[in-house]
Formats: sequence, C-alpha cells, structure tokens
Amino acid sequence: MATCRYAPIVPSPDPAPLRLSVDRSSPVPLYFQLAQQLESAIETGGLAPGSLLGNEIELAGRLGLSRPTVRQAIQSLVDKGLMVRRRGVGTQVVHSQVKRPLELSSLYDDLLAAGQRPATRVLRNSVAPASAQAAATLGVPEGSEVVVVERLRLAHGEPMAHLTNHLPPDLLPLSTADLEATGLYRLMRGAGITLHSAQQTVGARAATAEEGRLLAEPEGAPLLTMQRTTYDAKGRAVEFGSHIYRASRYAFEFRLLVRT
Amino acid sequence: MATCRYAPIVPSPDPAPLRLSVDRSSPVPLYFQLAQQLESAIETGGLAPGSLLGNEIELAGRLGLSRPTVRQAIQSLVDKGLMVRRRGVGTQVVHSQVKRPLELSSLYDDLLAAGQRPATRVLRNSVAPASAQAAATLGVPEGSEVVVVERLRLAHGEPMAHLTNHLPPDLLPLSTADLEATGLYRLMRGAGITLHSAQQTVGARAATAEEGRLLAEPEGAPLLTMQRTTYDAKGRAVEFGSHIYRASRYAFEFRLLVRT
DNA sequence: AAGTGGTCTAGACCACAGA
DNA sequence: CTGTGGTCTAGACCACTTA
Repeated sequence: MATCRYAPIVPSPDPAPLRLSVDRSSPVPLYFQLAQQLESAIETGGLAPGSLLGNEIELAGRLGLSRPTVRQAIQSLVDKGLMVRRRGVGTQVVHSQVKRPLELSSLYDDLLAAGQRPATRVLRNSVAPASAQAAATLGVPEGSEVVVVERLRLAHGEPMAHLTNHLPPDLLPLSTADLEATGLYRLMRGAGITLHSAQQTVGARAATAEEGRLLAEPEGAPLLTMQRTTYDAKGRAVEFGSHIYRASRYAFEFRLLVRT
Repeated sequence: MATCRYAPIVPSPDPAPLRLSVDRSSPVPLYFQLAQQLESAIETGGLAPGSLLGNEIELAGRLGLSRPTVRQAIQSLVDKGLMVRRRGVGTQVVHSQVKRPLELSSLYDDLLAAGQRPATRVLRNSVAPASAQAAATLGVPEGSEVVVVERLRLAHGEPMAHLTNHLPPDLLPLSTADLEATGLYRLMRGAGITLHSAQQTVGARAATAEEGRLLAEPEGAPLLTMQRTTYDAKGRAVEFGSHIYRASRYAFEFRLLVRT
C-alpha cells in the first residue's frame, strides 16, 4: 500500500499544537472566542506566518464545535486579512506583519495615542445657514440651519490642523467646553450615535496667508486637505468636515483590502 | 385580542414586492445570486433606502432556500455597507447613496475610467541594489538586487504623477514596452499574481526644483505623496512604491467602515 | 485518489426590540 | 408577548489542488 517514496507526515511546525478551547458557559459567542484565540496566537507568534491551520473538520472535532462555527471564526480572520484560504490546500496565516486597519478615529484620539498632548481651541461654535456643499452632503435644504464648529488642533502647544465641521441641528448638544476637552467623535459616541462608515477625500494645496497664520506656516506651504462625510448605522450623514493639516506634521495611513 | 388602536399592517412601500429568483442549474452560488439581485435592486431603487427587507425565514421560504443561505447573501451586503441589521427590528437598506469602496487600482486604470487618455513614459527600468527602506518592506537583504521602475504618468499629454516602484527580482518580467502600454497592477495580475491588500501612507510636501521640472509645476508647489506596499494572497510584499502627484490634478477618495 | 475548502440544508434555541 | 436577527448543530455533496 504505502510506499517509502512519501515523506513522513510532518506535524505542525510549531512545537505545541496550539492551545485552543472554548467556554460554553460564557456569553461570548463560540466563534468569537475561537477567532480571538487564533488572532492572539498569530500576534504572539504561536501561529507562525505561513503556517497551516489544521483542516476545519478536524479542528471542529477537537474543540467540540460544528464545522460552520469553526468556519465562521476563520472567516472573520480572513476578512481581517490575517489568514488566507485555498481550496484543496488549507488555511494559512499570511506572511506579512499585518497592521490593524485604521479605525474611524478622530485626530484627537490619534494624537492621544501617539502621546502628543493634544489640545483644542474652539474658534467658532454656532448655528448658521447651510452652505450648498454642507446641505447636499447632510441631506438638509440649502440655507436651513446647521451647526458649524471650527477648531484649531494643537499638539505640544503647536498648531497641527484646522478643522471645520457641519452637523445636522438637534443631533447632539455641543458645548465649547466639551469640544475643548475631547474629540468630536468621542462626544458623538457618548451621545449614543453609532458611527458606521465615512467617505473621505484627501488632497493637497498651498496655504493661503490666513491659513498660514493659523497654522504657523508660511503662505504657500503645502497643506494636506481632507473632506469627510460620516454616516451612522442607518446611513444618515451625521457630520461633514473640511479639514486642513500641516503636511510637515501629519500623514494619513490606511490599508486597502482587495475585494474578491 | 387585537384592538383598533393598532395601525393596519403596512405592506412594503415598494409597489412590486421585488422580483427575486435563483437558478439552481447555474454554477454561481445561490447566496451570490441573491446578493447580486438585492444589490442591483438597491442600485436601481427597487429597494428604497430605509426600506425593510422581509424577515429571513419568510424570504428563504419564498425562494426555496435555507435560512443560512439567505443570511450569507444578506451578510455580504451588510459587509459592503449597503444594509444594516437590527435584532428585533429587521434588515434595512442604508439611507445614504453608498459609493463602492475603492478597489486597489492603478492610477492608469483610474485615469482610463475617467476618460483621461493616460500615457506612460518610462524613465528607468533596471536592476539595482535595494535601498534600506525598499529592502525592509520587500523582505530582502539590504543591498541585494531589486527591480526599480521609474515612470512619468501623463493624462491628455500633461504630467500627472511621478511613480517609483521597487519589486522583488524574478517576480515577473517587465518590458519597457509593456510598462508604456498599461499599468503595473494589470501586468502583475496578468502574470498570475493575486493582489490582496496594500498599506498606504498619504502625505504632502513642496516640490523640489527637479520634481517641478518633471511635473510642470513651479518649485515649492504642493505635491501629494503616497507610499504603498502591496501584498499578494500569501502576504508576501510584491511591490513597494513611492509616488508623487500634482495636487492640482489629483486627490484620493476612499471609504472607511467602522469595525463592529 | 485523497484531502481540502465551498456551498447548502433543515432544523434548534437564545437575546433583544417593540407593541 | 410576538417577531426579529444571532448563534449553533450534524450532517451532505461538490470543486479544486496536490500527489
């Protein structure tokens, strides 16, 4: 039957065949528990890049789960770009060090996370007739009243960005004190608004004299520009922003997954 | 039992309750057929923004499918940001006009799609020792040989961008003629390379005199910069690019989905 | 030929929202 | 309380890859 031409079955390259277990008394879904364990194994190196995960049916049997549940766990990691499936081959960990995809975060939180001591100076917090662009993106009649917030964002006391936001009226109360203490997205989440997605356009242009004065850059200095419309879970636009950043101090980093 | 206080059950707001059907003899997966029909119904307005999709079990019965299959179809649309599910409520179409997420496309294809008559001038196509940055991102030893391609991208005869790419040696043959006829990504896909994801950093800076000469901009003009590392399905870096774009002619547009 | 993931079924029970 | 989506099971057959 078998011949010696075949190489012996090589066990998983990792010494310990990976400790996996699920807690059925936990309220956390089983597929989610498994996905978390696999993800942390990838992060800590317990699952080496390129290594094959055992086949789904065997894995399901070992854990006492059904195959669909195991598939759901693996699929969530594939969606995150951490693993790749190939029919007839198996499921393997991708080779690259994958950075987590950028969350929809505020500049304030980005600066906080980078240890940059962010601060905000509110230049304007008022209600005004909507411009054509703001009205179109927020889905309100042109000229109807919207909240307009204009802020200067500082890090270590140095200006970083000038942020102009338009919001629907009555979405949430925005006190100037709150706006100086934290970021807009944090306030919105705190008010029970679920942020869901955003459409962004990033470009560049030269600073006007006025913009240069605000940002401590010479006139004509390169600025990064971003226009962003943010939607809640129901797809309603909850914020339209038009921002400029000092190019010398800031860049955008993000990850694209190819749709398959 | 029932009282007149309740409003009558309102039928689906759309006049025709949506024509859905699947072809079991087709090789296209059933869940995919359903997802496509729902997506096109959303695009054409057959499923109005905000409208509720009938519940999953009823929908499955109507189509002669099992509930998991129907769920898989709906889930794929939720992942695309086209629908939202709420427990106890139902599944509804998001309100906003959702643009398709940006694919990992080449500038060449972007320009083609915009009817911009793209052209490429190859300034360099050679093998050279890897710089520290290129070596680190491509995962090859510093100083080992990599392919370096430098191109000027034109639209309607006007320069748009200056593109510098580094590729692992022996990944694919790159003739200057091919590079002038199409985009790099198209060549890579044609060579059987599956592009999977990319990590991008977008910033801005002022043009040097040399860059200004290449792009027909004055020295000091604002430029958009992008550095991009592209990975294949196994997570290996297949390309590292460092590009500059005329800010007066180009901006990046993309969509962020909040992870839940 | 053997092994893998891809798809699909027909049920089940639970948690949560809304009337 | 009723209806919804969220999770889960224990199978099944198929298509593809590899040897």
